[in-house]
Amino acid sequence: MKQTAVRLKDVAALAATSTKTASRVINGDPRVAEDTRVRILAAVRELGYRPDPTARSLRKGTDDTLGIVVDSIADPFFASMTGTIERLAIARGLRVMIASTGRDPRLETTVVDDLLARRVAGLVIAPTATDHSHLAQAACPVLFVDRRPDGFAAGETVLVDDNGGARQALAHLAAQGHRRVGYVGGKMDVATTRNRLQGYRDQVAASALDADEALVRTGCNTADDGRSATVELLALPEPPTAIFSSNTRTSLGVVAALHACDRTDVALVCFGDFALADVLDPGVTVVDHDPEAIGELAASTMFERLAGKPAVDSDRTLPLRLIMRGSGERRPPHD
Amino acid sequence: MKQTAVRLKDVAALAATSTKTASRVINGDPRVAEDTRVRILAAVRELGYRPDPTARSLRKGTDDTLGIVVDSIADPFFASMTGTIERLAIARGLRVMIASTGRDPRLETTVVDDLLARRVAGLVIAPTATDHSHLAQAACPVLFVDRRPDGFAAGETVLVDDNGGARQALAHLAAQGHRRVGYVGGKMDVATTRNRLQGYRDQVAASALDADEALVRTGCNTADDGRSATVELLALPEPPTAIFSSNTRTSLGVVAALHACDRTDVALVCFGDFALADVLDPGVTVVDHDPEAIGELAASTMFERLAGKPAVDSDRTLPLRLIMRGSGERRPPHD
DNA sequence: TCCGGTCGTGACAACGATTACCTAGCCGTT
DNA sequence: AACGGCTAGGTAATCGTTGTCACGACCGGA
Repeated sequence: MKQTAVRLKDVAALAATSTKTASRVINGDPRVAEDTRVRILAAVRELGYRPDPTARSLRKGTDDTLGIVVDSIADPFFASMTGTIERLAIARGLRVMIASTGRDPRLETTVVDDLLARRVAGLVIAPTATDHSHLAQAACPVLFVDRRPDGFAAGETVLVDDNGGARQALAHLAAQGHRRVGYVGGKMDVATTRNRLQGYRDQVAASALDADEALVRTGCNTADDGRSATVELLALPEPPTAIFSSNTRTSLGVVAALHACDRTDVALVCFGDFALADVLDPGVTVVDHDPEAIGELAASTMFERLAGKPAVDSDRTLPLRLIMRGSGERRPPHD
Repeated sequence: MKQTAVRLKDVAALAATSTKTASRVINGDPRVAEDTRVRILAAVRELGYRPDPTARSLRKGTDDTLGIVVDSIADPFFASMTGTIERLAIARGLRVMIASTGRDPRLETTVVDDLLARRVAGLVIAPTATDHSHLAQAACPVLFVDRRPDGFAAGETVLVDDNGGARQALAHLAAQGHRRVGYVGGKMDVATTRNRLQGYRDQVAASALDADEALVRTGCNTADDGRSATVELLALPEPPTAIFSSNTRTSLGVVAALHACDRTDVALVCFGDFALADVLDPGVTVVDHDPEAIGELAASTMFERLAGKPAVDSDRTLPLRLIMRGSGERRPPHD
């Protein structure tokens, strides 16, 4: 009935020794006589013993599992990043538990507390909650990705240069001669969104573009939201001649709307690359923040922490690069 | 230091009662006097007590966590399906642990055993391993999705009609007048691939199309593989006038290749819908197997099992429908 | 009044592993 | 010869929670 009816004491009994000695062998304690060790290992193999991770975790207070918390597993960016971290973790013999918060900040605390209660070895979090002070007491290394946590200055963070990326996109559009650039982005309670919007505004000011709040659409959580926002922007009395989309979810909607309305003359730069962006006509110009590279950096950073290396204070920021494919190089009509 | 220094006995002490009674309140046992319950709940709130899932799991032998095992988190199909299951599970107060096998059949056994050792309440598996007999002894409900498991006839399965979907796609292409249809698909050690290829062959025979093995390309794991396979197909002495792509990963490659080679005159039907398929020119005709619908069916089936309802013997198969968007309605040149 | 039956409660063991602490033997030294 | 130090191994406590069982109080019926 049970998957593992074999317990340590069964192994010990078969090897004619005590559970303690068997435990020593399992955990690689050198203070065991060679023949005893051999007997116990033979018993382990014969019975197919596998230690119970729950009991071990309860007693030791640690676990060999890495916890990952992201907004949504279905988001292509997080799916790719998470997949990369998991692959690397498994290669190092770590287990991985992935949990998503459905972009609900309240759920984040619940999910994170649950993982901590399970004594994960380390925690990788894409933070959405507004307060992360409770993590200051976490018994394991915590690494933030994609966004800097609020209310928790000490956290080591792997992030992308949201502000700079947005500025880069806007500067590019300004260089093509655009004066009115629409912004389509996510909810303002997410730091990523705020930083990208700030970058947009910074560059709008720097390039002396039209600073019209009617051009700014935030709060778009889904592709459908992005679609609606785009349609609204195009219907303005003074519509934008270019659009900056702040994340992949909205990008999919903006692209769909521009094609559906047959308005691919409107220039477009998206934050984050996505599948088929290069296949569309015109190809979609993106500011690329490679999710796999972020995953790799996050994983290697976490492994350093787990190995006991102390955290560095500074953020680890990944470089962004503009990939020009055509949509961002469209010029405004009156040009 | 510890996240939860608060234990049940602290709560009990504050409420001036025993741990057992406190435990009763936590677990909703009705046999507790009202004022005692109130005192304990007050203590729980005051101390911020949260039960230790590890200890609870060890003692009870069960956990309120649902385990999900899929090939790859980064695969859009699994990402979407998994996200749906997780969302529904969380809504029911279940935790979710997601693990992926990186499409490595050997890893599947390891990952599954680990989840079982953690006493998950239920297990949803997209099987890749060749032998699932060890799951017959699992102490929790096991539900397979997307593929029927090998060597484990008893498993309840939520799947899509792979064979029928492929036949539907081929019949559609045949109806447009195509005689030579290329096949681009994944590795043959995955049942899904085998079934879809069989459906392709069945319909090739039924519609009296060219049964040329040179038209069949399997073993494509990535979009890049799909791209290469497509280029090879187009370079054949007698190239296909239409292509059937067997999964989303390959589809992304096939689409990219057709656009890159400027060969969108070649008809295309893909198994599985994907983002932007409707935005491309031509829109990509797909046999849709809605990953969210599969996730919903899997979740509701699993919830029934968890509630104690016995499993039904038969598979639960989701209907597929052809979504015509243009690429599948291209006619062969000599038509 | 006596008795069986609930109700509320608590003491204690148990889940399966690890760890603190202790014992017994063996060696070499003084 | 006695002692300290080392090695191999065992006993029992422990992690935090829940199941078993027993107990006293109270209630209604005979």
